[in-house]
Amino acid sequence: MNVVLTERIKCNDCPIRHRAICSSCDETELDTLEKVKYYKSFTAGSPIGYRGDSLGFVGSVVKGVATLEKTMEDGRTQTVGLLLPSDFLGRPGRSTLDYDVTASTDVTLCCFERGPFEDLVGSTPNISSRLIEMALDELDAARDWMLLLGRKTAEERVASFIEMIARRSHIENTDDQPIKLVLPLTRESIANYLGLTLETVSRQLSRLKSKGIIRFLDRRHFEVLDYQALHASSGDDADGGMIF
Amino acid sequence: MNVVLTERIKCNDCPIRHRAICSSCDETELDTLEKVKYYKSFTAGSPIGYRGDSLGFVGSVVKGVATLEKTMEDGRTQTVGLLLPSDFLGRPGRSTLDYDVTASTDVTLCCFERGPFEDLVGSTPNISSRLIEMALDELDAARDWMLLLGRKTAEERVASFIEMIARRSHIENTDDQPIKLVLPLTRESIANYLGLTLETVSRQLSRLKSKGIIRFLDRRHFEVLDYQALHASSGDDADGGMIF
DNA sequence: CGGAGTCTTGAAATATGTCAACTCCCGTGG
DNA sequence: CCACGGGAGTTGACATATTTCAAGACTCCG
Repeated sequence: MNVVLTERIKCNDCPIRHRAICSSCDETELDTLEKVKYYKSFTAGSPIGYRGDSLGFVGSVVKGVATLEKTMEDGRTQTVGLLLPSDFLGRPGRSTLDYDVTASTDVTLCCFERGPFEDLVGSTPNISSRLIEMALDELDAARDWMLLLGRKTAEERVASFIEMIARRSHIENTDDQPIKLVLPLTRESIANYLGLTLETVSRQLSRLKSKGIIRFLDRRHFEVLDYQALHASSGDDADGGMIF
Repeated sequence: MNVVLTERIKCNDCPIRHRAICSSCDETELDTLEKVKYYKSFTAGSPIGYRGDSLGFVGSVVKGVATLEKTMEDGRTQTVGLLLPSDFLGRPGRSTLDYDVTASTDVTLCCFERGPFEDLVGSTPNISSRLIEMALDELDAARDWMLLLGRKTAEERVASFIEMIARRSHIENTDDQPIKLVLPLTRESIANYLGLTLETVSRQLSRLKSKGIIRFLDRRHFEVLDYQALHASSGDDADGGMIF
């Protein structure tokens, strides 16, 4: 019931065409992918796979947000990855998951069967090199997150998270109007991502609000009123992660 | 003065031949690598490169231990990676470092010039696939560390660290004798790796000692007396990471 | 309109950090 | 060879950020 097979989009019309695993492919290679790809959709909150499961496919997030999380025996859980549109799910060469994968919002994946995909990686340098690049980018992101988890204060963590959401929302800020942004996770999920409790996340969001840095439209929608102050609160270098 | 060029070892005699980036190479490919490789050595404590530096080479750790660390403006630092023998340093496709790299012990690297190496990656599937595999392994390790940094207690962190050192020391434990192990980092470096202070690390090591789980021979050398209790203290699943 | 999930806010508890004193080593130079 | 000095590590007392526990408010949806 959670999994729905969606109708096809042509690769050339695909919103993630230029950022995903296929971004370096030429027309011929795209045709090959087009023939073997298929879509899967998951409703918000439903599991995509559990730790230890063998996942028969790999694929790209086309729409929505999924989390990768590790849970300890006593229930403590840590989110170890956030998959946003264009991010890749699955590890060539190993089919068993090392973490739980959950759809945080409604999610659509563009999937490939594992076997054929691994063959393609072997025979298509434009795919294998993009795969290396994406894996190394994820590694960089994971390392930035290690700094956050190991050394940042609660306020810095929450500010960093908001800043990342704003950055990855890929919005043109042509005029000076603040833009309506979406928080794709519950407070609890944010807490699991930031290594905090949900109460602390809530308090720090209130703090950013009372400082006039962000404004909430409702619980899931907000605007950034002061990007500079937000960045200053994140603990990152003065210039390091500027968005505009 | 810190950098020393060492005499050559033949690839077939190389201690990391079967675990490093070259592990899937055949004899012909190895010959190619043999021709372009060269060694660099660094003395304990010396920098291999700083964040923002452009590193002209990539390479494997042959001997010793190096750390990758990120430092914030106010001095808080987090170690985001530990390079042990066979681990790979450098990212094809980008030459600037995103973290400081430091030799924790005396280190010997087996290096390749960046340009030629990138060509090799493009033309040698046995290297590019091994590179993908190693990048994904590192990503897995980084994600395990995220769980540690985000959710584990000080005791669990220190126990996990000791367990990792024991596991990666690659020692055959044929009889039941405890084995002499080396702590390749100072208390401060361990603290930076674990997201703790050096005082907390010291206290937790004393705690493991007083529980009879480990025993110190001197400050840098120790034995694990009770692997099961060590694992139980690490917070990982009952079976998850057993060593023997 | 009710109920359940989600979120906010407050008060108290606690794990870890901070500050400080002291010890232990190890290498150096007299 | 010994004394010295300094870095590294240990341990204690106190401070504090974040968690834990608890109560209540908001919102969406039946």
